[in-house]
Amino acid sequence: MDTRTALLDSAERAARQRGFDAFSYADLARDVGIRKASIHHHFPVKADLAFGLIERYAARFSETLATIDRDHRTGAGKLRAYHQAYRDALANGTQVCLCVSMSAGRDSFAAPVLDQLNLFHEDSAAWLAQVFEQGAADGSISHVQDAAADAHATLALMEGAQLVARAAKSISPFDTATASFLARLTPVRPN
Amino acid sequence: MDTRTALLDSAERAARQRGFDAFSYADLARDVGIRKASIHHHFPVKADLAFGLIERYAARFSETLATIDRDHRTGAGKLRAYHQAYRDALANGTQVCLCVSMSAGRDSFAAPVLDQLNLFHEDSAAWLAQVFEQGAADGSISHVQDAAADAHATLALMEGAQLVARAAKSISPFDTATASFLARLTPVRPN
DNA sequence: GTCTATAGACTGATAGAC
DNA sequence: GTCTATCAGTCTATAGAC
Repeated sequence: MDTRTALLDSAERAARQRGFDAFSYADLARDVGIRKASIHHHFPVKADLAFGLIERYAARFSETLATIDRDHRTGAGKLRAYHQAYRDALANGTQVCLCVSMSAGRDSFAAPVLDQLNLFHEDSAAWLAQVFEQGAADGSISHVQDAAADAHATLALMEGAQLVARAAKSISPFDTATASFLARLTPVRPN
Repeated sequence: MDTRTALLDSAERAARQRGFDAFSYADLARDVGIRKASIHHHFPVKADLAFGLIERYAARFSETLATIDRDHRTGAGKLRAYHQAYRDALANGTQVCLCVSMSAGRDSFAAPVLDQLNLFHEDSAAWLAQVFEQGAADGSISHVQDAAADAHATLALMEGAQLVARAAKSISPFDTATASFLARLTPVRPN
């Protein structure tokens, strides 16, 4: 495998489990099997690594949303898949998704990283708003009043539920916190 | 002022603005005006400081909830005050509340700290569940189906909304994310 | 309870050979 | 692209005088 990709994989794992500031180039080197000085060839300073992570994550998530759009017809179906993606990322409370990890990190993140992060939030909210509108139209999501507000609330709910669940090292707080959200969605129908 | 209290105040400010792992005893010493070795007299290791912070925070928040119970009659009134407390703590996106800060920290927190944190989450959820039941009974909160689920969702929503707002360094994502929540509450009436 | 002085480990980062 | 060797800086923590 590409060394750069191996480094990103290792860094993402560490960031999601322990936080971006809680792993070092030494940890990465040990994990990937090269010397830490070699990492600087791929990511000269650690901020470059942070940017590489969020950039790859945003691209991957964008694909996930496109896949959801392709695979599900109703608004409720899409929201259920979106919820499942966050639930899977939690891995039973052992890690959070990268955006939560980086939102939670210290404020030392350079402007480019924060810009990417906020762009990701906005893109997610825009997609969600569209889905809520669709769900209101097809009747699969109950009492939608303001799609944009519901979108931002859903994003915050998923991130907050991950945070609480990781502190508890268990999936159950996530499930409890998102139960009311799921209750707004009509039962699944054959696709 | 008590040196111990001054240290806790300084540490809390730093943890909420930059994260618990992002400030050092040297920062604290500079801020409070003593030498860093002296800090170890009050908090021998940094884990003691973490525990002191969360302990004081939980006690203070418990008082806040009691005050809200005293000052507001309806379920909606109490939820509005609860929301306002989280909104105030955000300080225009420059900091998060301590529980978000510590939930977001690396997993290096010792068991006693995590226990306190989870206890705080459970206490908050229990109080919220009671308020949702009250709001369902007095008709001040709309469509309450499962008070416990609504409680955990509210907690996750507040923490997640703070997270997103802090990344954006602005209060507005918090307001957008919580708008639907506030919309469930009947308009304020004289108390 | 606060100080000076220091230990010991770790951090991200650089220079230069291969 | 990876290596060895090394840097200067930071971190938490300790010993012991006052």
